Amino acid sequence: MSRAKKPGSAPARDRYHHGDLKRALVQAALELLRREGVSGLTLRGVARAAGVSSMAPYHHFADKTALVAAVAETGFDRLRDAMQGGANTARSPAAKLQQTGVAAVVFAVENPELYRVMFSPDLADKTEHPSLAATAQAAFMVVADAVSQCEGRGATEPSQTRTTAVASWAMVHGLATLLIDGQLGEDACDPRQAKQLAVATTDLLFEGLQNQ
Amino acid sequence: MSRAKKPGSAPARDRYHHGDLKRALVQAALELLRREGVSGLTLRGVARAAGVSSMAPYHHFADKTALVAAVAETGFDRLRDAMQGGANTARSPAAKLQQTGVAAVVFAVENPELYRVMFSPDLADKTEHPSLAATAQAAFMVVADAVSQCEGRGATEPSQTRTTAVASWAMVHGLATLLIDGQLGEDACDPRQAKQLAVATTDLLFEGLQNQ
DNA sequence: TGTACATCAGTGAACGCGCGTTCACTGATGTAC
DNA sequence: TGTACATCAGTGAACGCGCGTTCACTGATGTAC
Repeated sequence: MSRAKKPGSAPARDRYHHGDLKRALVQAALELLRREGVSGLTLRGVARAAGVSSMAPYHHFADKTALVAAVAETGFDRLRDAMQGGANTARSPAAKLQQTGVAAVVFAVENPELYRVMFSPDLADKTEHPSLAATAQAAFMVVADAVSQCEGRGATEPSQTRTTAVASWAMVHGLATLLIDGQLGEDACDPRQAKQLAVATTDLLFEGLQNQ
Repeated sequence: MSRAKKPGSAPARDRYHHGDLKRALVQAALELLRREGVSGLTLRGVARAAGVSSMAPYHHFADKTALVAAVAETGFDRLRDAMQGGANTARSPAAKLQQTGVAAVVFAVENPELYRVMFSPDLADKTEHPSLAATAQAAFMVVADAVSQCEGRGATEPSQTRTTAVASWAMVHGLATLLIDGQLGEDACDPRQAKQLAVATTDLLFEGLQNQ
């Protein structure tokens, strides 16, 4: 890169060489996605939104799917941050686990279109997108870590920890997708209500875990 | 209708008037969906598969979304049957609830594309498709009924029952979508493995409920 | 039983659209000498 | 410091595709008389 020789040089957008088009494209895609939804997320649309020709993205992404994968990866980064942030507000291990899940649900209802892209079947084959797979795994690990802290000093088997993590993740992800797909009514998508529902439902699982 | 005057008359497909094209279109759509996936489910493709002109479906469905909604509705019908079938294999109320959930997960991994259409965001606005909404609700009620049988004679509040039903449904739906979207690895989609995983994860929730 | 006619359920050509992608190109940049 | 040149990062026109949908139509069917 090393594009700008002087710190005060003209903004990149005025130049023929953009300087950081790859990042700019992902940003434009995120905004477009929020505004137009998944079906509006097209290569041409993203290029248009970034103020660049339809062909410019091909210098940074092999094809449309590669761009979408980059968008999804940003989403998993943000989800991990959100969950980590949720975990940090809690004291006890059990509360940490619950707050991790609640944060994920809130993230989903606040970014429904992004959340859908993150779990899009088009990206299901993770061997095609190793970087995306790693980032998604890192997000899941926030849950897994919270679970293992809960099970703490008890000499539980590793496979049991994994199952508990999957169960926790499944409930949270299931609630998130039911909410954003309108299966629990339109009102439920309000972040406040969604949060309450997330607390109520995860209580059943997480208190159950404590009593185990 | 009353198409065939004689029981032994020629098959409908040879006639100008099909006789039962609406049903035939939904069947063709289900097969096409299974074969080509969600992106292959097009109006023209369905008409082609049913051996009829592109315009014929418009005599039975207002537009493409209406046909997709009919497909989704069939899916919810089958899901309800599958869950009911699962419930019937069990004796205790708790086992009934668990088997209901396990059956849903198995249904999803066996019909991933259909499952995706059923929960497609394009159909999220349920006020547009009241019949679909009712059928989806009927499927959910299998879970809700199983939950209320579990809570049985205990004088639990109705709102608690609703929360438990949502939590159960969320975990099962979450596990199903994680599986079919490849978030738990490709192998996990094998029905046998998926079933085991469904049993293991729901154990955590449903045993928790019993001990409540 | 025949017949006129309204209605139903199909056809087939065509339209406009936006898509992902190809192709050949050109302007800008960095570097070796 | 200048300059030649390879390379990088953009342009813009065009292609072919399949889509959902419109339009005007026609064949088949059911019914009233």
